[in-house]
Amino acid sequence: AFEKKVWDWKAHSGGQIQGQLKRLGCSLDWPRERFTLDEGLSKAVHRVFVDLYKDGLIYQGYRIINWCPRCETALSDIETEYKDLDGNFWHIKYPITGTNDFIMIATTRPETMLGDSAVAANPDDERYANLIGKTVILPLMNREIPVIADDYVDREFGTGLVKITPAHDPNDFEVGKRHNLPEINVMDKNGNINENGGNYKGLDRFEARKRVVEDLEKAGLLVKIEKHEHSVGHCYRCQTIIEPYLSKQWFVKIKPLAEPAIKAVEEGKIRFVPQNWEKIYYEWMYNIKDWCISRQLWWGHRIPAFYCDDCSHITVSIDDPSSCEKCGSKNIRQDEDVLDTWFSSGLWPFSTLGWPDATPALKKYYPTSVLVTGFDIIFFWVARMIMLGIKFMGDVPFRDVYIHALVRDEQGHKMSKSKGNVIDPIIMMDKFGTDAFRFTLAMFAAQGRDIILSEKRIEGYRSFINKIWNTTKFILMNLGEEFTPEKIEPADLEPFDRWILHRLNDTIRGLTESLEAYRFNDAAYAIYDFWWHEFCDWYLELTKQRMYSKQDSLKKSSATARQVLFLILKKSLQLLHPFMPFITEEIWGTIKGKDEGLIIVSQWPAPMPEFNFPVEFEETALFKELLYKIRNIRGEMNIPPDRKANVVFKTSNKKITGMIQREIVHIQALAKVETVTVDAGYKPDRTDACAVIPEVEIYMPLKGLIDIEKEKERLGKEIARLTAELEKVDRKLGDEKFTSKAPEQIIEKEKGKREEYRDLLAKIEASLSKLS
RNA sequence: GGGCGAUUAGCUCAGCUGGGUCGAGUGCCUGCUCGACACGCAGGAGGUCACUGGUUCGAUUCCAGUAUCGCCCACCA
Repeated sequence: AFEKKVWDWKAHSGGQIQGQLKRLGCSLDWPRERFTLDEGLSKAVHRVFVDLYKDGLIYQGYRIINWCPRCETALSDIETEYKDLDGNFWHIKYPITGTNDFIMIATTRPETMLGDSAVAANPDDERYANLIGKTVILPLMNREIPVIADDYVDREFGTGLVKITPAHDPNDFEVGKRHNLPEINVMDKNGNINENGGNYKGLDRFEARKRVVEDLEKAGLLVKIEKHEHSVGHCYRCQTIIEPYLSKQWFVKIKPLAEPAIKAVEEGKIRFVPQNWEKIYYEWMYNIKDWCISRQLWWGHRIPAFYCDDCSHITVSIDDPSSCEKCGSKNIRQDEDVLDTWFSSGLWPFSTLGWPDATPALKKYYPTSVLVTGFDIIFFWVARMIMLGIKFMGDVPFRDVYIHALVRDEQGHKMSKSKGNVIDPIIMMDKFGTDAFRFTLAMFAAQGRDIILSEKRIEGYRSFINKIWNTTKFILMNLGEEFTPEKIEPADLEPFDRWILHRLNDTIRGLTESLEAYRFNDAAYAIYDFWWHEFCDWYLELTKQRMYSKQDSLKKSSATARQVLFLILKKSLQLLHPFMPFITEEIWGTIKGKDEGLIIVSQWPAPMPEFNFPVEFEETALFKELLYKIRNIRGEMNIPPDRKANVVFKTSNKKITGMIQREIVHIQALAKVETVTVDAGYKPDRTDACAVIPEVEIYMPLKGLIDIEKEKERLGKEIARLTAELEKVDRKLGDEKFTSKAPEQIIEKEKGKREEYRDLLAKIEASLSKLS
């Protein structure tokens, strides 16, 4: 595998593999030449480095890095794992020069005292005010070091005095810079004490710690040892305690790049979805620090900087130089370090399109439309792409940044390889199927919320696949051998055909809008609900009477139903395809026409203007309401299915009457009733079960079958509900503040509700009183 | 220490810019071998929308505070 071309993208793993090999005892002298990088990308990377260097945006400087002495590599902040450890807090006496007095400092890393170059106190701390400017003798090393004053010191913590070791602590490094203190590095890159550590030279850092403590004790300078829990950085690869280590690195001056990148988001050239990530982006960009781009790894893009051994000049160029550009000497060597992987990854939006060449692809696709990514990478990658894109292309690299959810474990923790709390998608897919798993993720993908996966829900959506399969089976079964899809004439459509086509249009519209707004859970739910609870629960059932009928007069209507079923199936499969690619492609393969290709490349459904039927949509809502009421009576009254009941609708509304009479067959079938009558002057019997909706009273004569107590209970429940609602409305309308301040239409709406509730309540109460 | 987010049915979660009886899936109860599907059908129970204030005619929705949980960042001599 090592022989193979190493992609830039794999550079992340470089450090991991390096650490792994080291632990296995492999030689670290792996020939870099064995790894090759994509030439085009290398060219782009060098070009960017050189341009930034010439603009004065790349410089060399020192900083304290987190160093793993075992992997011999620097660790970035995310590669460092902090753990709370029980450590010691050693209190040590430093003699004050020329006196017999001491000051006391406390440290958790006594071995670093070998590199101390000062002791610091807070300038406002009276206890030590008289010491400032004096010197103390650094024990063991017998070096004289100054006592300085610096705000960084916390008076409350420890003894209020801090030893300053600029080469081994980032804060001390800053203090050292402020006070021009020498930076004394006392360790080598393996964590052993070097020649600056006097007698301790050659000792491992922890061995040295032991010896230092012993020697201090012998000298009577160790005052006490306290237990002290503190957080210690560990290498995420090998779990070795990291060592803050002074080193020379290349940096990118970031402010000039960050400013236009902030502006691009402020001006809306780039949009974060969900929007709240913008804030986090700003937060980071405003506080951004210069970017250290040197990495002590083996592979990746080597820094194109060459040091001249003769004149010390640094030659930076796109193509490897053979001599120093200043003195012409051939004694030059390239910087050993490689570039941070994000340096090259940040070029992705344009380097992949052929930049720096002006390729047609670059012209066509830059800027890109959308970047989909996790929030944990906004800073590392997204921000860098924006900065470098603007700098080198003069325009943003993408318009929308969709930040997707993270799947977390049951405790809500982020999954990670090292923690081992990973939910393996392969196992989930084996268990429930890939489509069910994918669909569930979509259903969970509400914006701005992470996902705690629930297997029960995957299981639930797996049932949906079964439903899809059976829907298809039913439709294919009923289409017959000789079926050919035809253009549907709106004039041939029956009311329920119109209703379902209208609903299909709604679904196409809503789902498409949801996708465009990155509301994936809404989109997935739209097709789920349409398919199962409208198409299957209602439309399919409503076609059976027509299709199973032997009557010649229904032949045409039956043929229309088949056309509609087929159309809905096809369009629904397309709508579902992004969420369930496999089953939809499979079914598509069996139903598609000869000239049609795969579903994945088919045209996304668009609303069909000839199929908008608001009238039938309203009618069907009423139809469903009537059926709910009848079924409710049957269910609540425990009327056995073999007991065919009758139903009487009492209404004087002509439209409703017409609708009911037209749909008698369907009411009979779906509500399992024998006779259906509409009678505006119906006088209900005492033993009729009753339900009401606006403008219609529904009666089921039950004769000996009625359980009076049960019916009383049922009506009582309905009365309680309506009474509560009516009270709420009455209270609102009785409130002068509401009637004077609320908008007219809201008041009208409430008044309408009041009338309706009063009417329904009166009718039910009448029925109830008849029972008593 | 700083910042962000969450708290809605037994469980896992929706609920967009304030105004319907707050909805899914699962679980629970009742009844169904009715010619696609029991991974199903029909009906039902179950919510003081964490708590306390505020804004408003009106708050699950907006604001502030409290509590609990989670995430990110920083610090820990």
